[in-house]
Amino acid sequence: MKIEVLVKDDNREIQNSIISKIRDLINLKNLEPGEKLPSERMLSEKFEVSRSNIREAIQKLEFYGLLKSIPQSGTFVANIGIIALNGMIEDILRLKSPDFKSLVETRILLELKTVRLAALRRTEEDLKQMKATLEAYREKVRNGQDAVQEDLLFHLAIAKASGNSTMNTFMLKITPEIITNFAKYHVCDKNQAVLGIQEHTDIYNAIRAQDPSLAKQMMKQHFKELYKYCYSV
Amino acid sequence: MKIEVLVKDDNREIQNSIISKIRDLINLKNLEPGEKLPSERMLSEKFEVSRSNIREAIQKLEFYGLLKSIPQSGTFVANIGIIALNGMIEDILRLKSPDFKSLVETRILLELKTVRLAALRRTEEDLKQMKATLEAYREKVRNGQDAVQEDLLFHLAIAKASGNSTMNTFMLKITPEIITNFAKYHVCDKNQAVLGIQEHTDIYNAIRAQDPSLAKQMMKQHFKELYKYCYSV
DNA sequence: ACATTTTGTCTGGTTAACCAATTTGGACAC
DNA sequence: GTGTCCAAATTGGTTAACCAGACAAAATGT
Repeated sequence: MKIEVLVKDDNREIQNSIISKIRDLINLKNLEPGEKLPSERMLSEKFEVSRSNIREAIQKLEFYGLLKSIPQSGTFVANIGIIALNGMIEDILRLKSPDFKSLVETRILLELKTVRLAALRRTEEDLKQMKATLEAYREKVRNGQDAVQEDLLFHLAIAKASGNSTMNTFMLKITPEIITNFAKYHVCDKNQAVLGIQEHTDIYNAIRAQDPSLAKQMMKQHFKELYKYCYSV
Repeated sequence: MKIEVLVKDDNREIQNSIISKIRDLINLKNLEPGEKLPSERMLSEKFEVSRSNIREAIQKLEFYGLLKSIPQSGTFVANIGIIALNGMIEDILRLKSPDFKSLVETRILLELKTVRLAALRRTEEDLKQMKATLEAYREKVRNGQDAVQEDLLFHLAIAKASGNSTMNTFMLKITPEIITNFAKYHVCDKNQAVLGIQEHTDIYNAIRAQDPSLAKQMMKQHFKELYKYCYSV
């Protein structure tokens, strides 16, 4: 356990120092947006680190949309201006890894929106998939089995039906961490599971009936316990 | 331009096929959560692709919390259960790249929340940073210069002050794409910039006064035009 | 029989060499 | 002077070989 953390932190430190150096380089050389960064080889030599490390750092900055790597051509600075670039890199360097509370808080926010959008935009195909996950959930609970996974898949189906790919991506990103933490802190119990069947069904029916505000209300009800838990920690 | 798209699609296709194969492998071998995946070398040999491709695919699944690579040990299946795993991989494979509308929609949702949280939780340090970005914005607009970057940095400062690292990460992720698209579609003009000074100041004051609902209201006002634009496309 | 050390075989991480595609710069024909 | 074309240099991507650390089983000493 200790080792894992150490290694991660090490990587993070190296990466962050490389990112800082890249930022300094851009500032020093006054690289305008769209201009080409020195080649990966050049950078690895200049910073005295391996090219893999350079690539990792570039990939991270590419993830946040600050750089753009094009094969057989070079790595380019995004077209967002030098000031925004500096500000964002600063933020990225200082970014903390998310805590449980922030995850739950964000999940609730996202889901109250996706359920509303799903009610407005769901297709017949979406309904079919949601119904399938709902049935799977019901079956598991009826047999007294743990149904956290099915619960989760139902919520992901809603995110998909919302038709908003950004929110869908975000939900996919935070869901496993939520699950893991739920299991760790024993948030769910049997009572909630049985109660969950009715709540899920209510949400599903509201989405099918294309009633966004009812859907949102049902989701809010569904989150009632979680909400209290989140704000009591 | 054409080449860039092609390359990206190629990579995506290879990656997705590898992810599918990994999923099949997990299902076929009935790998329980926490169990070890075959080594990267083994996988690259079995699937007849390079180890780099395997690593990329693993990194993607690691990003979504489905796998966990530990140095000098192996790659492990996350502890979320086989059903959730299959469902999530399915979703990841079918995930579309986000469109502009979904970005704006998500941004508005996030910011209406972060501004509220910022009003509740902001520290003096947060206020200082927000004031700095606000001044920079005001100065640029006063000189008739383009101030999109400063605008953005003010909003990022709010996200930071919200104290929610998950939302902060998400804001960082979507902001550059928003900016790029704004520039492309010429969403902002001079009038909005001048109007923006007052609106930003109002938001800042509400956060300083720790008035969450006023802060949210001011942000809503700030997004009025954007909102209309978003839902008219 | 037990505890300790050794040793052999994993792992993911790192590196350097190689590849195909692209860009570039100048030689050369007009 | 101008346009065209080809070879050389440069690019990010790919590969294969190597590394230090982790782990487990076997060997060894008590």
